[in-house]
Amino acid sequence: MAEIIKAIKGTCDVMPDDSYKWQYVEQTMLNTALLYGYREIRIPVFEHTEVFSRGVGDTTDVVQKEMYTFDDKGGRSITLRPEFTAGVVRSSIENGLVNGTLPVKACYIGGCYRYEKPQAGRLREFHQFGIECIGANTPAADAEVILLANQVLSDIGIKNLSLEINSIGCPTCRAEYHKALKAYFADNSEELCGTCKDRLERNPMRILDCKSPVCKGIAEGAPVVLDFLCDECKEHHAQLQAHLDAAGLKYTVNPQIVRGLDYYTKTVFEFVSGDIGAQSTVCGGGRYDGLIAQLGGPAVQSVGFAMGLERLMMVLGAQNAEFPEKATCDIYFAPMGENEQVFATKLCAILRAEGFEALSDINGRGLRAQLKYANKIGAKFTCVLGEDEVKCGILRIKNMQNGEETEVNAENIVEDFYKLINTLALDNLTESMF
RNA sequence: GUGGAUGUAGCUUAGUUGGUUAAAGCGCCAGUUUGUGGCACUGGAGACCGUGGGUUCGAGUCCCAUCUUCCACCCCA
Repeated sequence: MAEIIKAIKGTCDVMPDDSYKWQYVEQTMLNTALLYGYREIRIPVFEHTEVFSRGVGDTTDVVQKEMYTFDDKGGRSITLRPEFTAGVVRSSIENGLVNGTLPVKACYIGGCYRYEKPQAGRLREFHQFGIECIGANTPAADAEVILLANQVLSDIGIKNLSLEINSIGCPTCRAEYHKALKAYFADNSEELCGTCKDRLERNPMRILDCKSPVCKGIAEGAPVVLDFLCDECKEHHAQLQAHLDAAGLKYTVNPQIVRGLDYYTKTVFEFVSGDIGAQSTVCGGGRYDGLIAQLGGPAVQSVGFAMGLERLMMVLGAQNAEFPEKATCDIYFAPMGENEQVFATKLCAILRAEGFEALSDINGRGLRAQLKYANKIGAKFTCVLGEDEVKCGILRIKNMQNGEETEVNAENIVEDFYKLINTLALDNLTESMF
């Protein structure tokens, strides 16, 4: 296959036969978010590079080695968004939302870009659905956000996820914790694996999560974040759990959850699936109390989450989840000649105005081939148009499921076609009852 | 960025120890007496064998490089 007709590495196409699944998932997400007061925000795909380097954090992998950054023709440093939160916050500050009625509740769907090595559940262009609750600092806000994530996931039909929560504290108590961790691991630093030696300086909490048996063993006796939380963070964490318990949502506290973005504070959480390989986090989020001020806004606190759509589609696929039926052609007109083709165009126009998917031949095929085509695209009804039909205006509409034909006056096509379609709906209904 | 696997029509694959014009099934297109689809039959189109080098009289087959895809590490959604 020629190079030029290959999609860029780490990107993929959603074909017309599959897009209905994406549309269903996305629509469900937006609808569920609305129940919690979240309305869609649409922001640019690219921002000034600084939005991310200051927002997401200079020291993170995402910013250091994964961003698509380039200078535009005006000499500005531009970056394709690697995530949404920083951009949504920027937009909320710029448009004055953070100075208006709080909380700002916004949700989004769109592509994100990270220059990573592709593997199962990881692409260079991937899509996220997420929400931001800006200007609410209570544990109740965290709980509402987590409950919303949970409902979205269950509404789209995902099963068997586990929810894990943790608190990584505020900057003050986290600094204490880092100090204690470094001190602990420094004693064993020689035995740690290569990557963990790196992590010791950059992000010691990551060592807790290492897969190497040696590091795991050492990590077992390491200090735990939760013991280092200040009173306020401790109380926040406890209250969040009280809310989740009250709502009957199951979770486990996993002190090893660490988010790789700098802006997180206090609550962090993940929904994890066991069905899709190594990249198993399907939704990740948490509180980011310092980000708005960090980007030049007022000192308001926020929570949010993001979900990876490709990963969710993988889980749905692995679980053989059901989707609503794909829409197919309502009626296909098979004209036998040029005159009839014009008549078909007219009939199609009339029915399309009523919202029906009405098609006719645009390839100049013979009758037999046309009906084969109608069959292949799953047309519910067909109607052959010859000289007689055009002359007398009496159409014979054929039900493609049972072969029955019904005579319909072209004058009454709209009214009569509604009736025909309804009989089909009734048939399916009675079928599904038995 | 590191490691392992992979690559032959749109899809799934066959292709002997290197040897004529690269094969099949599915799919696609057309037809089986110009008024009826699914089944069947007949015919057709479609492959620079991932790409570039090398070895050889001769490479889809062997060697090297490179790219893609897949999987894992890292990191994250």
